[in-house]
Amino acid sequence: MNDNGTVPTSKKTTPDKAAPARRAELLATAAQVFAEHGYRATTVRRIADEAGMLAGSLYYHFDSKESMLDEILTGFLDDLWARYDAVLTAAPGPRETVTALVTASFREIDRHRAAVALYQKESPHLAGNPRFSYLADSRRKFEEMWLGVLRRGVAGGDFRADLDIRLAYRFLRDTVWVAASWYRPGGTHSPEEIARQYLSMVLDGIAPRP
Amino acid sequence: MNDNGTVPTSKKTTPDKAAPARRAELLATAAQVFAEHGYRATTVRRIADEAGMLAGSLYYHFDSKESMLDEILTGFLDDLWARYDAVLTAAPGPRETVTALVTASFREIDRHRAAVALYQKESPHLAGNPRFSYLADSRRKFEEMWLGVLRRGVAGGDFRADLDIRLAYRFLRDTVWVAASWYRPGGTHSPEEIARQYLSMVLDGIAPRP
Amino acid sequence: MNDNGTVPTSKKTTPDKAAPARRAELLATAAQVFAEHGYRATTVRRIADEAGMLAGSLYYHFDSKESMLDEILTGFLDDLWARYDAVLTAAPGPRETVTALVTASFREIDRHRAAVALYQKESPHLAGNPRFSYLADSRRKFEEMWLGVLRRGVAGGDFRADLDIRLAYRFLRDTVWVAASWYRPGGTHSPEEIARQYLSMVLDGIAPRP
Amino acid sequence: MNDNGTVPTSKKTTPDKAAPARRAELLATAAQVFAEHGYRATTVRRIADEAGMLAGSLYYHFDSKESMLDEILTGFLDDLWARYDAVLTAAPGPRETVTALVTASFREIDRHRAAVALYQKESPHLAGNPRFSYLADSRRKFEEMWLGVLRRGVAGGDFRADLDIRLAYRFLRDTVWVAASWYRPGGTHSPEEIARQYLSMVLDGIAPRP
DNA sequence: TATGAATGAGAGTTCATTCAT
DNA sequence: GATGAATGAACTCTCATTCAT
Repeated sequence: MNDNGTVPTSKKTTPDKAAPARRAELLATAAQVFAEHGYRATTVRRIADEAGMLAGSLYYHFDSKESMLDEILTGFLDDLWARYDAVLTAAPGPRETVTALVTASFREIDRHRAAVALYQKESPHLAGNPRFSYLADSRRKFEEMWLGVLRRGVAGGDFRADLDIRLAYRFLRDTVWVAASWYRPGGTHSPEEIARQYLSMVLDGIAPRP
Repeated sequence: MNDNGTVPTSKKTTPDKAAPARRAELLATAAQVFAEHGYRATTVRRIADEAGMLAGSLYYHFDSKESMLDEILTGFLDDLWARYDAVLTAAPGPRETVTALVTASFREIDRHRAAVALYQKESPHLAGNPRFSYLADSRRKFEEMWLGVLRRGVAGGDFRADLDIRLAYRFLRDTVWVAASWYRPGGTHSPEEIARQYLSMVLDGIAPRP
Repeated sequence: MNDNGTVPTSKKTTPDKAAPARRAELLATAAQVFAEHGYRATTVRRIADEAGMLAGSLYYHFDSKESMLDEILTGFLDDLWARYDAVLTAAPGPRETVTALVTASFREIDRHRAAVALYQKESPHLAGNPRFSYLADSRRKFEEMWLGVLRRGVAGGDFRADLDIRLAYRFLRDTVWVAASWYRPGGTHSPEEIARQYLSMVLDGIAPRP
Repeated sequence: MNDNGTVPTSKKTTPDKAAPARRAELLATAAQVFAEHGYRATTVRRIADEAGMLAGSLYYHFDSKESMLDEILTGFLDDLWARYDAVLTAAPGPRETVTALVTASFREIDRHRAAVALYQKESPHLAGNPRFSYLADSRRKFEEMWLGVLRRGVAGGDFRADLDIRLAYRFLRDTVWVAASWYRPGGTHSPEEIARQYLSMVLDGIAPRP
């Protein structure tokens, strides 16, 4: 969203260059607490505690609690779409595209676990807020992407002809993202491994193939 | 004014049934609002507005906001387990059991949509609260039930031998219940129809079988 | 305050004749609860519970919580002054007057324990309320009565000449009435016995006389 | 801004002492209002008004209204028992002990008037609350202390042989402490003067000695 | 950069009171 | 006489936010 700090003369109240490391740290802390307790239930004081400072001090770094949430979500979505776009640009066949997208998604869950969980939980409530209109935009883009892949897959015989496309879309979408609620980075399964297993279930089912 | 039920056409033969009806109405309203905005973000005033009364009036019927949540969740879980237990008592083969459980689940989503959505969203935060310890109990029972069915299915050849049981359990669990977030009763698909489609994807995959 | 029901045609909402027994019962209950928990801390519902009815039902008998308090206090004060006036009319010597007044007071504590405790605790807060102006009146009358007796006693040599009259008045007043906070009717000491012991301490001191 | 106490004339050498001072101020204010209107009847807004701040601001300094009450009472009792213990350690004869204890009590009324009045009024209601169990403890210790002194006094001939010890204890206890309800610091009588007069009445009675 | 103290807008809850039945 | 349901004002407490230092 910001094409890198090439304009050092800008004089924003909120320093975007002064201590980016501290900002990132604080955002990571905030994301974790938000994810664990929910955005509303999380007090700004709790975040500050976790960061070893007082509540008021956070306002030197951020305009508001909402702007923290905003930054966390945009950070995640920018990253996610960069990966998705790379996959779509390569444009392999439908089955390979699904595989690549699901794998990319699990990698994002691995990198941005808290943000993903947060996104899952808060996204619906935030829909009406103009500041978060990009969430609806992303959702739309996401839906188009998946519906397109599924439609092409059915047309080309990669996927079953009797598939209810919209239902299958929801099935895929939910199935992948809820994983953020139980996934813990550094566990026994790597994101790629989980992706592989999920894909095998989704593509071929849990019943044995003849 | 009514000298006991001598007039069977009277609308309220048993006046002591009137109160529970009002309670149920209010709980339904509360569940909807909770599900839409989240438990924390929902004010007791909002529920009262929706019910056409003042905030304080709710306290004639309920002890607290929390006790409303409690009643909503127990109402749903009691109902759910009655159905599950019926299925488990019948004890058909693993594939039929999965089919029956998933179908029962979608029927519950149909009957208790708000409660299910609420359960999905709030259950994790409520874990630590002793009052809601039954949530953890239910979760445990649920997990045992599914792991058992899957294990038996793999052993008997009903399910693929290479299945990661725990992963498959999570996959099934999440896949079914998140549907509550988008399902709207009275839509184009009946719960049974959705269950059928989900089961076909879960059991046989989205890729065509040879 | 009401010279007995000689006007049966009166049509008050609050029936003063209909069921005087029930009223008295309810007032006794209210007085007890008020005395135990304090007027403010006592909910109208608590009184109703104790009386075996619902909160709203009390309003058939009384206009308000405050009017219950009012009736309790006037009932006590009317009774008290009837006794005091009898003593003052007899007008014996100062030492005998003190004896008679203190004995009468302990008898009132015995008969109206709850009302006395209530009076002790709430009287100061009620001072500003016009409805309870009779409390200040009573207090004034009370003070004059005691100061008069003490003054006469000092002048006549019945009491010590070096007595600080105002201090002695407060000493006597408080000493007697706080007993309501621990006195329980039906205990080992009769009111007369307690009065006798108190008088012996007050008049002659706890140190032995030569 | 102040590089440690190099400037002894600075008004706040130890900035960490500033906060306790504010707390003490606020507690004094709260105690006064509590004493005047009663704990229950006192709103937190009233205290805040009196302190020149908003109700919510009090919660920066205190956890709850109850914790203010708690601090006020413990502050008083700690102080009181320090004095009493000093008297008991010196352990003079019974008559001198009574004199010392009563004098100490009046001094405490002088220093903690509001707290004493509060203690008198609220102590009974607080008995059941575990947080205030120290009130019952103090009461017990207090009773033992007085009963002991009186018993020794009677045994040694310092007090009348016909004294009902328990009754005399209550008499002394109440007599002294109710004074808090009318005592105003800075009046015509010093605490020591009031103590002297009270003692003369209690020890030798109001009737003249032969 | 961070603190300490305060603000002000609500939140959940309580309770005396009303009133149709 | 009493009930059940509701009102509405007030209460304690929470929390995002501000700002002088």
